[in-house]
Amino acid sequence: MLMNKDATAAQRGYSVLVDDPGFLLARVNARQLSVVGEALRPLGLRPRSYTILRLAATNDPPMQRDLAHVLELDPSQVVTLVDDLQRAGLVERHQSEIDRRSNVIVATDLGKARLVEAASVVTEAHSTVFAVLDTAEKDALHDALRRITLAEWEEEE
Amino acid sequence: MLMNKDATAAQRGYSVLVDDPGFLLARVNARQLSVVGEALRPLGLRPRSYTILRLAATNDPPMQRDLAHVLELDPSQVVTLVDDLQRAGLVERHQSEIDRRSNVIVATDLGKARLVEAASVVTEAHSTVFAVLDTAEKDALHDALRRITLAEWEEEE
DNA sequence: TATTGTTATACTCTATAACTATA
DNA sequence: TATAGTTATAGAGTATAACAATA
Repeated sequence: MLMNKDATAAQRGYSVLVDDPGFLLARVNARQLSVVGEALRPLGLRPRSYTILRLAATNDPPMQRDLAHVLELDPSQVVTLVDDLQRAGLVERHQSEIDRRSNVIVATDLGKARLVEAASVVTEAHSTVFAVLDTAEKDALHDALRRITLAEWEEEE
Repeated sequence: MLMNKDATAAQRGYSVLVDDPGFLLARVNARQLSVVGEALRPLGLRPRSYTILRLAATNDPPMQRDLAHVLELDPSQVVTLVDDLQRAGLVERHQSEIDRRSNVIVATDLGKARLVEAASVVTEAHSTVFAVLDTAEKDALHDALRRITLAEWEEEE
């Protein structure tokens, strides 16, 4: 059907895009990155530094090599991200005891405190992005994404 | 080579990441972009040019301004994308009859033929990415992403 | 000889401002 | 005055190669 120029995106021919799961995935992810990034900015974090901080605050903190692997980044990019977190006093580089080439990235107390705030605003950002879904649908979406990712990780070996 | 001296990603502390829908969304999208991009490369297309070509092949072909809007790109970026498609003979710029400033982007016959091939390889790429989901789960995922996107589009007005 | 982290560099993508031709 | 398309440019992000220290 032909529409005037004020027709909405959904009403116009853009319906072909809505049939493309790849387009939708890219679109929703862009929105998520934007909303989460905006929420984290006042805390001096970005989506990636937030992820690194989360890992650094666990009982089994990662080495830089691990970060490059899970974030699918080049090791040289991890250097910059860890530099920024370290400069902000949120993480420290500890030389590994078993391999002196390796840095273990551990969160400081300040980093752990910051992480608590960050996790809160990120959760709120997610609920904004997924607001149109009910709880069961949110869980199903989360579960589907998790299984795709886990399957991919298992393939790597 | 990826040896087994370390536990797998899923077995280690990375489980905290798997609880983050934003991380998973970014991860799955990166994988999708990579697989789709690889599949489209032999056809001289990239994910974004493919989207533009799809819209250009509809009965209600878009103006560049529309492309910038749905792809959430700056108009200046659309110029380059349309330039490439036009140079490849897949689309043409037609001056709008109602506003001579505007270009309507329409697919050529070659473009429509290329689109048929492209749609095929993209569909196959998607089934690779979503392989771990059964049909009902794929549909549910697609539906959730569609509703999030449509809701966002409706908010814009 | 291979790997971890690092530096340097080039390339791509994105964001911004200014210009033109139309409206 | 405002808008569609274009151009130019600077910034962020990404990819690649080389290097030192260590294994």
